[in-house]
Amino acid sequence: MAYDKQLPKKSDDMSGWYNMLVLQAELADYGSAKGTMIMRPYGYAIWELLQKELDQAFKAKGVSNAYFPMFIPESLIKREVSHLEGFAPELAVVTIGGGEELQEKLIVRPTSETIMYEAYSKWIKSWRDLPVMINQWNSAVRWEKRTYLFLRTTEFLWQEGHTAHATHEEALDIQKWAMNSYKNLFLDYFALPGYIGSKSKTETFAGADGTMTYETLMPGGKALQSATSHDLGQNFAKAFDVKFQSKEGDSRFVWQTSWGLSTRSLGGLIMAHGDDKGLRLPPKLAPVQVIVIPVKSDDVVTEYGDKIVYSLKKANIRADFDTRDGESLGFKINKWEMKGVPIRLEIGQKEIDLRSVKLVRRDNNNSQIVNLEKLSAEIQNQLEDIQAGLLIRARKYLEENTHEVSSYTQFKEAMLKNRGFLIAYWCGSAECESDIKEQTKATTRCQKDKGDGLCIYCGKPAAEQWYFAQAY
RNA sequence: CGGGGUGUAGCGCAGUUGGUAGCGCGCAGCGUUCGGGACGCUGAGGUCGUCCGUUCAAAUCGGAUCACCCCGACCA
Repeated sequence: MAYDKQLPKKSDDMSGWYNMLVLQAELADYGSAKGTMIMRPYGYAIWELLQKELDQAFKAKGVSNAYFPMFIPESLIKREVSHLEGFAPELAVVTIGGGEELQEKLIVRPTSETIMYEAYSKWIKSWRDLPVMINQWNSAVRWEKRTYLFLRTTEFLWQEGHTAHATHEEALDIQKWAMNSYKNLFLDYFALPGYIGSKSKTETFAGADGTMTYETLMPGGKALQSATSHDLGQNFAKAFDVKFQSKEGDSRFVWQTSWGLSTRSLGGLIMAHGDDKGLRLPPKLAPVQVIVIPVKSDDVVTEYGDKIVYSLKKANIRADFDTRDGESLGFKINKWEMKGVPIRLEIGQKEIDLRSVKLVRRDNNNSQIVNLEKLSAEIQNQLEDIQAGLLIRARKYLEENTHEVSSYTQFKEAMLKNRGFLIAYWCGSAECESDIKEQTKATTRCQKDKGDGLCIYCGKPAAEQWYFAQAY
């Protein structure tokens, strides 16, 4: 294993820190094709933990999993015009199959609305068929010009949920429910607070009437769009002829939603909680919650460690024992600190004599001697405390870096300095929005409140407050 | 797509006026160590990104090409 290089300091060189950390902590590696990413077992295990949680929430709501093909005939994706226009620049297109030029090009899905709703139109006949609520765990491909491990890769993993309903109200409920599921996941598992609200027209998903977003704040003061939930209205229903016969007997288009969360969220997790020593994983998403490290490798210590790991696993704690030889204590400690394991237990002769372990927390480096009898219970407590502490810290950061501004001068200054989220009135015009973006790199992230004020840019009356930030 | 950079061992790099490839880390074996990135000895590992050219001779000079990384514009 290559832990030979010192990580750059997070505060000195965020992107150097981030890239090296992802590689050295063995979360991911670069794929052979440009912009692609290999998720290594340690990184994938985090994804699996979050996946399990989200999947349960979906199923509890009555959403079923299914799988749709990755190839979309070109004619299909062309049916919804604004959808096509939004995605056209970043499509991967297959033109040759089996050595022959294809009659019709195939698009590698950038998202699955079109291929799914073509099927929905066949399946949905009656109001009795509704709602249809299907999710899929898959990958999608978007040919981004500039990629970044986890945050923006050519192919990324995600889930995409797609529902069809008899009424708009029902669809809107699901759109909100999905966003709420993401919120719960981010708060309880990621320990990442964020702002939820509607996107502006220019930031709305291509083909949707409305988009809700979960916006988190990364170190360096940039916002990360972490999950989205769309109100598709009847746009796709009309393009794909998804109709049902109502109780009253007339023919109606369905109302649809789609919502997704991608591996990008892991990028946010890494960046938000990590420190100069490496990752700091929230316990609920840590593949290894407790690492047992022998101070010295001999048979007595090994036997002692095995017993401890066994008892922790029985208590449903994800524990592991680092018995790899040839690595000194200090090396092992640094390794597991970098991998972000929330708690480490050091064991040696001292601990064996006292039937105890030395417990050290990754988040604050506090250590204590804990008796074996109390170990599982103590660890459970500490894990909960670490989980809660990370959330508190992240919330504090979010709050301290969210400011209401009342003049454009203030706005520009803030964007040059600490960035973060700025709350400001905006009149809603796309011109103001794009001017602001051009001048400050900040975009509208989501709507905050209704109110009465003046547009931060043009000074005309504005009825809404918005969150602005520079985005990843 | 614009700007910058880099291609030599798994990783990071050195290689002078051209003379046939080296260092550190990592890796393998053995031994000594072991309470915050240990040490010794031995060893494995390379068509120097690719192609064309100049030359008695090219990692080194010239040309072309490909790939990747970073920074912008675009974006989950």
